[in-house]
Amino acid sequence: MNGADVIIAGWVHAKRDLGGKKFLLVRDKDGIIQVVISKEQKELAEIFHKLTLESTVSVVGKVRVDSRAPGGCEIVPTNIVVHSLAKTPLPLDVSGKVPADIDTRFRERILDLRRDESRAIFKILSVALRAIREELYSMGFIEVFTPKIVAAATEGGASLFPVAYFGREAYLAQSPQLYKELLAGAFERVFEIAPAWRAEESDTPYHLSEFISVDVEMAFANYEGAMNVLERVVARAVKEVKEVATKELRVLSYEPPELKLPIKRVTYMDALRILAEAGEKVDLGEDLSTPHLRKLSDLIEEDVYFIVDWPDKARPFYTMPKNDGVFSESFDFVWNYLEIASGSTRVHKKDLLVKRLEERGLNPENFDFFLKWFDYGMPPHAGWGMGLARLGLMLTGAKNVRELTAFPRDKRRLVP
RNA sequence: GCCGCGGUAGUAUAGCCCGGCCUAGUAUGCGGGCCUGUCGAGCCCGUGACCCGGGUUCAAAUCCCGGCCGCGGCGCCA
Repeated sequence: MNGADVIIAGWVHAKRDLGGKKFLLVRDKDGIIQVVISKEQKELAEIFHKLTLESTVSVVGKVRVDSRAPGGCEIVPTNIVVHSLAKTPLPLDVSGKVPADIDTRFRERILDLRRDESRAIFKILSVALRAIREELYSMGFIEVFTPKIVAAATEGGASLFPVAYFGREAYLAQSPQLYKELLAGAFERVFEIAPAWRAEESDTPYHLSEFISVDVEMAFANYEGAMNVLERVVARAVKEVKEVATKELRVLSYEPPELKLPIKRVTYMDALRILAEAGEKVDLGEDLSTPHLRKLSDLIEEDVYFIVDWPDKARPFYTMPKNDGVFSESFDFVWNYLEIASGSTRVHKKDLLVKRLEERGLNPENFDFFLKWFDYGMPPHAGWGMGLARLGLMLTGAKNVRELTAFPRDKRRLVP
């Protein structure tokens, strides 16, 4: 290595001028290397002088092993090419010496993304994404894509973003739900990793108008099978991140929770009982609020758990009810107090789907594109959907899903 | 949308409670100077800010009212 000819390219991370020696710290995706310019190198000293932080450069030179250099080696340059001179002062300190508010950071997002912590977060997310795909492939799933422009706002619930579609009413898809079910009716095991949109008022660190949803749907399975797949996928993601992204986890001073399979299943009724014993009343059939979940996670002393068998009335029409008529074959996957994924056995009988649509005040005719195929051999099936950024919170220790989103879209942010 | 907290140089903060001693302090950045090895280099000099509008007062960064913006909690949310 010592004496090797190299060309490095990157960003000016820092400059130190000690008079006789000038030190240029150049950062690329893998780290920071020191370039040393001595007094005699007049032309390079001149270039050094006019370089500003975050300018892009290529440095041609030789490697020199030197214990005085950070990391034990440095580059003695023969030439420095300036690709782009950055304006000063920077609107955000990339080196991390001076912190920035989260609002400033998203306004200056590209500079923010050059920070160590930001790069670590996206590296971890990418490692997780690959692990998720590989685990699903290994279980016989194929990756599919469903339409993101959809016809009807007929499902109720979350609000949709309208789009102008050749003079017709159309919307951005809030979920691939119905289409992934249909695809499971052809391919058995499908998954999709794609954006979804919700025009909600939600103003929290866990909601975005545009988010990446990891969706799985599998034929000839019920919610138990879906949970088994989910916990394997999440465990694989955690394992890969711990093994592959050690440097990044160190940058973030974070260790993801250990997952021991099978992950604990707590029924909705048990959750209510546990909360009641702690003096927290929840009416039967109610969804659990964030404060309730915070309390519950403290009480059951598990980082990660499933809440299963939710009241049917708290779940959408395609969810399979239990025979008791009160509960359903459904689950939420929870990390601390945050719902990361949810899923269920789906109804595969057309008459029951029609009945459930009507009970919810929805018009079955609007669902013909979906219901029609239940006349032609729809298999029993189950699946789940997971918020990728929410999983990312668990993997990185970040406090806001925006941290896991390069350019987050929320109620107020439409740029950058 | 509700509740709480906040808005001071490019960035991040101190000052506000208890108005005058603020000609607004500090860090970082930026400009200049010194220094042959720094490692968040150091030292010296300089640069740059009180969100907007109204009010109270002899006097407002500081107190009051309204607005705008932000953060957190909640709500909403297949």
